[in-house]
Amino acid sequence: MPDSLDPPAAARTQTNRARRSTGRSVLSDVAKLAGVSTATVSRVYNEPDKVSANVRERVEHAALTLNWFPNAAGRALASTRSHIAGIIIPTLDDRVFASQVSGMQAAFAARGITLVLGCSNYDPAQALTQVRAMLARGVEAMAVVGEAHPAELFDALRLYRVPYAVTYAYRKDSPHTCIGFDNHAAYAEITEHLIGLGHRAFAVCIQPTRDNDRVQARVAGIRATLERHGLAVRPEHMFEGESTMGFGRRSLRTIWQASGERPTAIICGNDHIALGVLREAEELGIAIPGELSVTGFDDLEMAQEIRPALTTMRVDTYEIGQLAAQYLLDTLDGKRPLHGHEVHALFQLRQSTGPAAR
Amino acid sequence: MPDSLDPPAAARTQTNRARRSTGRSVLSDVAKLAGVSTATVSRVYNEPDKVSANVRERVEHAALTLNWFPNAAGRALASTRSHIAGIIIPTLDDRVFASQVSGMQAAFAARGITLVLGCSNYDPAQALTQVRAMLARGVEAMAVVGEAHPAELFDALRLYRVPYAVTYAYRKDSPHTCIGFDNHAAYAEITEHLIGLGHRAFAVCIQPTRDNDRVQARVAGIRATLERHGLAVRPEHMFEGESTMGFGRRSLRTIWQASGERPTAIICGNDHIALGVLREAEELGIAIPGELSVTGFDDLEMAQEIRPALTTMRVDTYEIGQLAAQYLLDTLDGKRPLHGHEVHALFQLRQSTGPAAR
DNA sequence: TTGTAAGCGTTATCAC
DNA sequence: GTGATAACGCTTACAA
Repeated sequence: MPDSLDPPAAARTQTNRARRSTGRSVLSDVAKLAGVSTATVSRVYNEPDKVSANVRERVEHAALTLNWFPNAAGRALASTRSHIAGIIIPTLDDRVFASQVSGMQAAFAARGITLVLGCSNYDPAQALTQVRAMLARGVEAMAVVGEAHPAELFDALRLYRVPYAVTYAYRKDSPHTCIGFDNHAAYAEITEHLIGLGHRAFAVCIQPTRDNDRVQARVAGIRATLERHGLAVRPEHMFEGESTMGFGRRSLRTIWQASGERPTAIICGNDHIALGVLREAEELGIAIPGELSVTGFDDLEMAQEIRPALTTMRVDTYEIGQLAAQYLLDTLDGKRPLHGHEVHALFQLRQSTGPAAR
Repeated sequence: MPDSLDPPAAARTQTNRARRSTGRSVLSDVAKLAGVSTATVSRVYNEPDKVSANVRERVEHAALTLNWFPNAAGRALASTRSHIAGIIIPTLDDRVFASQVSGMQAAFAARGITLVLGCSNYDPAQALTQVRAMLARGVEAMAVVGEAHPAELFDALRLYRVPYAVTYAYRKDSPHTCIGFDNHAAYAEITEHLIGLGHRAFAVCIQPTRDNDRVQARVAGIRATLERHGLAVRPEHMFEGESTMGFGRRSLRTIWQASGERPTAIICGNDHIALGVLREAEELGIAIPGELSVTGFDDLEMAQEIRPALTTMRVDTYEIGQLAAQYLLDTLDGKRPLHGHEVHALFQLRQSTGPAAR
């Protein structure tokens, strides 16, 4: 008779136990085995010093015996803390982003936070989708590379009160917290260097500017600097393409085959492209830096090994990742950290740049 | 009086609402606004065709209005499905692993599964820690690079009935499902190639073998092949070091400075190292391949651009990632997919290898 | 096709 | 210091 009220519940419990066919145990199993309440078990893991040593020991032993550890979903639901953070990068194919992820992951892991990675493939729509998915996962903080994203992306982050940082790029008057370097200034520095060497005719081989504020800033940095000296890049010397040696090689060939005045310096969007230019120059018998100066960006190991060694700039992207994580952790801790953090790109003067040819 | 029973509950609800200070709405809010039950809202997102078009529309509209989307933790808890998969790689610094992650992520994302990444930094203990963390997160499937991991790692995976695959390495008689290529065979092929060219004295410059079954297999492949021809690498011609050009350069210098017979071929653990050897050879005035043959692995873009172009092998690691994801998805779907999948490393014959010098 | 209500595995409030 | 027990946001039998 007493049963008659229970059957459904009993059956259900049965079902659940059955569904979890494995030996997977739950917190209450541990509590039972240790002879304490569930609250106590929870305390052992969340506020250990509020539990007597004796009890703590029993619980830990029971947990070990049952091979139990807390279920993250249950935890997240009850505590309204997911212990998840997210990062959106364009692609893992570029090591500057990969190392940023490493840096963030290391810093977050040290605080028990899992980093979830999303790649946008340079597509704003994908970035938005990824952010939404992360919001659904209850990310507590987010980092996104660059600020060329749909307004909805940042709106969603604000609406859900998720602290975030824009990384890789730094702009003083950005509405976002930025942790990175000033792309505009970096390319201005490169350009000044070349102008200082007497160059007046420039070519630029750079990654696609579309949907990419970092690259846009670089181009703007070049343009503004040249303009200040009454100079400009001729449209036919402006090349946009993938980040490969192949693109660099093709661009230089095109430039050299064209009639008209040749540039005496080529500013490249990164080392891959610059390495391609250097390679093609060798093929075409162009003297570097005698006849042509070339600059890169990123400072790959090959940049200092190739002959002539490549003049380029170096940025510590692993550090950017760590700083971003630190900023976000501080924010979560309720500290009011500085608004953003500028990292500096360091100029590496090598042999691929020299005085302009006559 | 009636109140006297309720206050706690009422206060609690109050507290909870307060805690969620933002406009963050929950499923029941949507249900209320749409004038349906919570079950129906759930169905709209999980079994859409079991809901009439009219109702579905109302719910979707309500969700949009309230800016609601399902909370993953609640979902995971109720459905006992986390929609999370994990991958453990040694490091993101190596693009072969980074692209594997990309491939997996793309394949999983297409099925609504979030990929969580863990880096072991080539440390078995860290790999184990990461796997445990992922288990706590309720990963539904896992991929781990290589099989040189603590037994507890695979035990835990089995205990929790989480389907997994070992990636990057493939070994026919492995106890695990492998998706990758045969490192032993690949290096046997390289070695055969050189032997076929008449080489009899070899040097090897390779990554650390410790805790790394892939590298161990490569060395074993070289050794077994040489042995079959009655040959062996002299201990003083066996170098282990980081995966950099610098290591390649230093190794060659050491070899060339030593007294005693010089090798006529150097087998490198990857292209970075080989590129360093090539660079140092240039510096030392060693003719490649006249005086010395050099091989790499991975086929970086630079391998075909450098002069002489580097003989190496190419593996599609993005594909490995995709295949691994597919295998895991099939397993989750209850299909019984083939046991593992072998991908092939493709030999790229270029100019850095040639007939052995007299 | 839709609603009711129990339960997923934790944490957190309150009382003891 | 410890225990009861109600949430947390969702899914899913089962009933209607």
